[in-house]
Amino acid sequence: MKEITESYVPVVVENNVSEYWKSNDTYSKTRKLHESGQPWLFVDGPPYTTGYIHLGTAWNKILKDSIIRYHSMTGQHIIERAGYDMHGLPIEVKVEEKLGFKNKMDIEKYGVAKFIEECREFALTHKDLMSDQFRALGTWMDFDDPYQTVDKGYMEAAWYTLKRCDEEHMLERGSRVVNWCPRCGTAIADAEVEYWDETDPSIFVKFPIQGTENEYLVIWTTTPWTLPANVAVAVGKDFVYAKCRAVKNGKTENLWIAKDLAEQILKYGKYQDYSILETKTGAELAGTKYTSPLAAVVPIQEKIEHRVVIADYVAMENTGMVHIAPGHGWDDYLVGLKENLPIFCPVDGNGNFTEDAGMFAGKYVKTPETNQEVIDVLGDSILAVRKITHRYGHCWRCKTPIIYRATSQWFLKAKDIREKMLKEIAEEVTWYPDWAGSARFHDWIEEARDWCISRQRYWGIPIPVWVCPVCNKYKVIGRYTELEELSGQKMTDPHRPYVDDITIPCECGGTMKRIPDIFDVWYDSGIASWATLRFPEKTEDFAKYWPADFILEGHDQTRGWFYSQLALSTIAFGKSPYKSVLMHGFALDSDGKKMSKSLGNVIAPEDVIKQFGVDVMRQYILSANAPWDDMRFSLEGVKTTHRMFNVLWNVYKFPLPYMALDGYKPATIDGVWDPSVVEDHFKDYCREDRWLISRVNSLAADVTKEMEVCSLHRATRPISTFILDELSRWYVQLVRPRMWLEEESVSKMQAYDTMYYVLRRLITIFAPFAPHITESMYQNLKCAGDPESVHMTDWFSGNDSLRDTALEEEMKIVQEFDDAVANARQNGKRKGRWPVGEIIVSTDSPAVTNAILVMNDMCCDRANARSVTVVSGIWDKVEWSALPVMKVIGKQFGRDGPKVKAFIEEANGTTLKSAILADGKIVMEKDGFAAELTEEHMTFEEKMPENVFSSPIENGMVYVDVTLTPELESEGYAREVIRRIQEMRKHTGLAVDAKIKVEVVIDDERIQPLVKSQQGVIENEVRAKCMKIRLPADKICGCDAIRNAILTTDWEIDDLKVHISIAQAD
RNA sequence: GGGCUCGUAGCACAGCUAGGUGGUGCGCUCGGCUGAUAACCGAGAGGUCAUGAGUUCAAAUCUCGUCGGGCCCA
Repeated sequence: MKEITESYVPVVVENNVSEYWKSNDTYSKTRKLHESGQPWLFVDGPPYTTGYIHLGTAWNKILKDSIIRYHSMTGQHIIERAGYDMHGLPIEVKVEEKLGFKNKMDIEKYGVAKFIEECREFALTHKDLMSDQFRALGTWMDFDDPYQTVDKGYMEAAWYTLKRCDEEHMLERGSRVVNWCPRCGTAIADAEVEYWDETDPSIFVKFPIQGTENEYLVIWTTTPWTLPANVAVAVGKDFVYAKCRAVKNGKTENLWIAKDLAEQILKYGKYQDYSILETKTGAELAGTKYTSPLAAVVPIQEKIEHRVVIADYVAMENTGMVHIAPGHGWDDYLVGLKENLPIFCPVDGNGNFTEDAGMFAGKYVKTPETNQEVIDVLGDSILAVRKITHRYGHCWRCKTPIIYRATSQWFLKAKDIREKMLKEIAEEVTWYPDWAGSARFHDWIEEARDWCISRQRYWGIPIPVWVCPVCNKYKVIGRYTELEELSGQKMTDPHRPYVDDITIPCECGGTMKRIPDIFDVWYDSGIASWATLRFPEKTEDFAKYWPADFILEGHDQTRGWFYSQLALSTIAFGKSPYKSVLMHGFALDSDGKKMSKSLGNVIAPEDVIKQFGVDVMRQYILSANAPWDDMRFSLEGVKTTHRMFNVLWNVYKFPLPYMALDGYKPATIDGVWDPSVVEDHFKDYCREDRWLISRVNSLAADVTKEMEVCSLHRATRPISTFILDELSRWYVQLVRPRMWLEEESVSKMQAYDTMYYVLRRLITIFAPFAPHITESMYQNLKCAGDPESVHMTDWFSGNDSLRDTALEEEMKIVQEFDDAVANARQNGKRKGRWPVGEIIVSTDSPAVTNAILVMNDMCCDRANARSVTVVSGIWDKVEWSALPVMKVIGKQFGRDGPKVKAFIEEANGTTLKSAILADGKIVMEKDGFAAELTEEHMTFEEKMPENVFSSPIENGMVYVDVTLTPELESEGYAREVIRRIQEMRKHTGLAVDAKIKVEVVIDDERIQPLVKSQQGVIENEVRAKCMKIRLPADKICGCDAIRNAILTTDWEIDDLKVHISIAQAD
């Protein structure tokens, strides 16, 4: 152990520690250390390789790292790898931007192979950037060999899994309406749709009813461009519709509109008058045939038999009649299936109308112009055109408004396994917090739809399905070797376009080609729990370790990774891939708003680290709130945490010079620290030592308990409290005089042993959260044979035999007493430096009495009092007033409670108190109500005599008599002088043990002799070889303190002028 | 619009399961301490417990509604 002179500079401490870890390969050694332990598989939720981490990502990794470090220290064999999600549209979009591409045609022209290589390059370099940032957080995960979704082996796991899905008959090819991004030219998942407000036309259109003159159904839509695909109109079965005879500019029309909505709609249409001719329910209206007003310009519309159908989702709003285009909406599609309507979608993958759309062919659908053109063509068929602002979906990567298209896609039949998934998460998975699983995830799964896993893009895992164009048979390939055998071709890279060239001969004589689709990226990460174990390439680890013991992600992953993993695992392996899940919140700014670049409220983790260090940020983030609540990040909070670290550093620094001076060595066996010496002699230690040892053992037990339930906030907060309140503010203050003892003493050695023991225990339980500062302290404190890193030491969960709860209670009382004295002194304007004569503690509590008595010396010391005395019951110098205890009164007297309350408040407190003390009760009577009251019905507050100041403790009252006597006064002044001389010593930079000469000139004839009477005490305290305390008129000192003064200062102690000179003694 | 969740002092959080005079830390103001010292400690001020209703003698706490934030869904 060596003395530490530097103050706490996080960057320096942390750089040294990471250098140490790096050069000693500490991370790998730590993992190896527990290889024979209980296996504990952790799967890292792979961040997407954007290249930059934000506060939320940092929080995520910090939680993971702390939990992993904890489990490692408890001796478990940690199996983990960092992971990265590296395929998908976001990267494609970035590369497209870089290359200036507008759509898929540009990619095809550029060459898919070249494009893929650009994507790969982007993913790999950004992955490395992120690994550096994660390492800077102190994260210990395998960043040298992370699992990567672009790896050949990883991709094979995706293939294998799909084959398993197919074997379970859960893979389906089908036509569905999907979210479609017309710019990216691909289906996108529900999860990839981002909603925000857009203004669209809101139009009301008249559809002529067949076989009538001048009679129309009035429908409403916000997407005029879907009208060329209209095939039906849906109505509510029980809604009442009215045939309105409406008049506008002398012309009349018969319009069908939901009865209750008609008036409003006709107002929109600027009709001057209307009357209702007849009404029909939706059920009666069903089957009505009509024609499309676009039939003339969209020829195919002529052939469609349009009719009214019933749908239960129709709402009583707008016209109560809904335009149905099964090719352009999920609900429409379902109605279409049910009613056997044609599924008609005249829009291609790039969002342009096809030839089927007649005069609109070739136009891009999602523009205001196209909408307007449809409206123009509709002409007189338009009843009204309005505007609406509503939430509209967009591609979350390129921000293009999405459209809905009926297309042929590949699906996993997730709906069919809902029950199984619900059972798994309820019975096989532990959730932190519980509602993450039982409520939130449960509700999501209950509504699970079939999962569309195909995407019409390039940078992703190619779907391993080969289809024969002749007989339409398909084959799912699970392994690369299988493909090579069946095709007779060598596969180099499983990515597009390389794999697309490989063909398989079909039984029918045709040639099977791979479908051009790739996987949804959610599928990529969904297989992480076995792909990270290199399954199926290697099977051993999978058999041994899977399913994962623990995963942890943000609450947005309910629909994301928690789900994609569960769905794939349930299909492929029939069970949940994880056994416990911690769901964490989002990092918000201090106003509770989402951090976003556009709001300019983003706090970058690296800025916080630069200023305060990563340990401080970790501890702040972990203790700020429960992991599962959203976090409002506050720099003030970080600063406060930084102060705590500074205090810890100071506490650690404090005993080292003394220990070094005395050559203190903790007890060891074979060079390994041996705490049993402390444990065995525990009973001989003095009270404060035993107390601190007990407290750190209690703390360890508490931290352990909270870690077991992932309550990291409840684990980290008590550590801060311990360091600040118990170790620094209490123990160090108490023990300081013992450390200063110059001679050999048992008491001093016990103080060293206690301090050493407590610091060792403390850094062990603090190590998972603040890995650097604890390592730095450990490196200095450890004994020769100890493990080479604090992270390789065993977790400490507290030793019950060292916990003395009675003593902890006693000390709590003394601390309370201490606070109360400080409070009372302040009320009495008597500074702590000035001794007081008498302190009285009045109490009925045997615990308080006992504590003050057994620790009377400590109480006197702390209070700077001549004596501290306990009186039982009330102190006779005090008067009282009574306060009602409503908790008891309410329960007992119910409605009469207020009368009892009033009686007590109005009575004379001192009379009440003595009556109760004498008889144990008092009988009250008020407003004709009588009752017997005892001490449980009231509490008492006191009124003070002269010169006495009081402050309450939990079970009593502390009275401080601040009356001065000449003796007390002289001691007070002496201490004032001592402290000023000490400050001068320090100011001049004198060595701690240097001798000095002093002259003190006191400009008060009454006080000068008071101080002089303490000359010996002062000389001793300030290490003065020679000292003169004089009045201004007296002769100056003969020892030259003035002429050779190194410092002379004029002080004012309250109103007293004091002139002090010091000189160095030879 | 629906599910889950959060709303307590200027700021960040406890308290809510089991109803009985609203707590802690930071900040602010005032004071103290002084060989841990570019630190540290104490006190004071500061709150219609988001809001409205209900249950109850009594609600921050239980129930229902409303408003606002977050995530997810439609």
